Amino acid sequence: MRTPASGAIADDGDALRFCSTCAFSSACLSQGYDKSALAELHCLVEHIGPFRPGERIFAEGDPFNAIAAVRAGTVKTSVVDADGREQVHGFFLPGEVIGLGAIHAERYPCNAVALDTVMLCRFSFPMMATLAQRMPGLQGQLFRLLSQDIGKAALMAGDHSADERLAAFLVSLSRRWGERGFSPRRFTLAMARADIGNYLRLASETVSRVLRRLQDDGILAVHGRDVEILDEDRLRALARTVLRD
Amino acid sequence: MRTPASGAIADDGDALRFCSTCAFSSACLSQGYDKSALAELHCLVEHIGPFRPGERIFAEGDPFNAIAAVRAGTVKTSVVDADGREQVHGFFLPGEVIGLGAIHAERYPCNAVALDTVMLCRFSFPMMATLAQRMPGLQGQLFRLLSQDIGKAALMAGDHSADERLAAFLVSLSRRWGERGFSPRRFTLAMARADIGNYLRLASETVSRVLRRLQDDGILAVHGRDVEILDEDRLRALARTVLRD
DNA sequence: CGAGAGTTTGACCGTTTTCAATGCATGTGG
DNA sequence: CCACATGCATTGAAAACGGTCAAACTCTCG
Repeated sequence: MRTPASGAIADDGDALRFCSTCAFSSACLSQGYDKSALAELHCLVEHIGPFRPGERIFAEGDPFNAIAAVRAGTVKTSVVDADGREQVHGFFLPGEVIGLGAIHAERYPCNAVALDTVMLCRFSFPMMATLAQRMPGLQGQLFRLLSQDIGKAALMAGDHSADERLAAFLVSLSRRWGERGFSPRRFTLAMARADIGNYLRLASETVSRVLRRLQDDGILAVHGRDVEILDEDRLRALARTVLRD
Repeated sequence: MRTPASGAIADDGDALRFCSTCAFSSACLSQGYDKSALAELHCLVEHIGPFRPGERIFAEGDPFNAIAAVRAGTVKTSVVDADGREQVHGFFLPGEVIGLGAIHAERYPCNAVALDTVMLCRFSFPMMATLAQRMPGLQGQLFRLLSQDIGKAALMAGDHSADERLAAFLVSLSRRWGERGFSPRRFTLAMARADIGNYLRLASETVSRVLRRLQDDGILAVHGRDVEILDEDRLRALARTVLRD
């Protein structure tokens, strides 16, 4: 991370590689800002973790003070409804930001748990907002991140068949892993079938069945949680109505 | 609007009454700011409309330059998928803000149409962001608005029965009209059954049937688009799992 | 090797959709 | 003023998709 004034980040081996794919990269790595502002941004980053699989990162109702970028691993966010049923809101890969929904009420609106071993970059939000007053680029980046999340939530809200939603889910994961330098062809699902189903509003049995069908059709190869995309075109074709591109 | 420097707003008869229920009220009406900043905020507000029922306000893909608060009427936002099917994203009542999802890509991600006669307060977003650099309260208000919209989208994304979703929809409208000084008991739906169904992922026929059932149970009185809530407790009970409160 | 969680598969069932027809306003032109 | 068209809402009957229940299977981990 380009010799920041603070040593807190420089001593991290893969900092630069991670940071270049992080949602804050343009803010953190920007060349254009005055040195002192950039140093301040780096100062308010705190590396936390590792969180173990199943470990809670924050809980619904916790007072909000920070957003965090996922550094490694996968985070699941969810809420629990009046009847005690879980409702999965999303999965966050390295470089993606959690906690943005908490700004409004100054409380986290959902639970966040680590699905595997998770590392985070924690940013104090009040400090970040103050800094954004002096860094127009940082303010813009925050506006964009928030705006982007509005659209993300709307994506899976649509009315589509089980096949279409699951295909869209896999295409989305494939792209996101690909953008981060991992293979978009082969990846491992960090979450259980039940979590996927819950997120997509399907029974876990339906997830199994659709996965089987896609495998029988030669579109996927599935071994437990390892997925290989064999026919990207047909998978995209299925996902088309959901992802709209 | 408290004798602003610009005459553009002062000449509007119900400005104060509207503004006090608008999402920007704390920013527009705030006492604490220095006068010049407040005057500048008022300068970048532009009153537009009226839009006629069915008239388009912005279209998906249009270059983004402004967000807008609904001043009067109801706005529907929607996208059209690859197969040409409409997908309703939301309905916006007076005081609510449209266009927030456009910041990210600098293009509107959806279509917005007037459902009845609509008036808007248009805010140039670039100018607003610049002003927010000097007005921490305005920056915070924008962050909160954006953050709030993330949660809104997640609400209707859940997996619930037709009765629960429709009940939640009605409770939500009731609250929102109530917060704006209208009756939370009786109100008129600005949108067609097909739009409600599309928004809730139900066939319009199902909307009719559920409405009928709620009426037969003495929970509602429905006459075309006029709705009267007869048993708020039971309606809320139905909506409980969706709205989680 | 056994325990237990997670996954897969099958059979059946129920809610919601689809298709189709009818009803009900509103508006227009003859 | 009436006949008719049009758009929206309602209602009924049948079909489908996905859910639920139950059992077998697989994998990992102590």
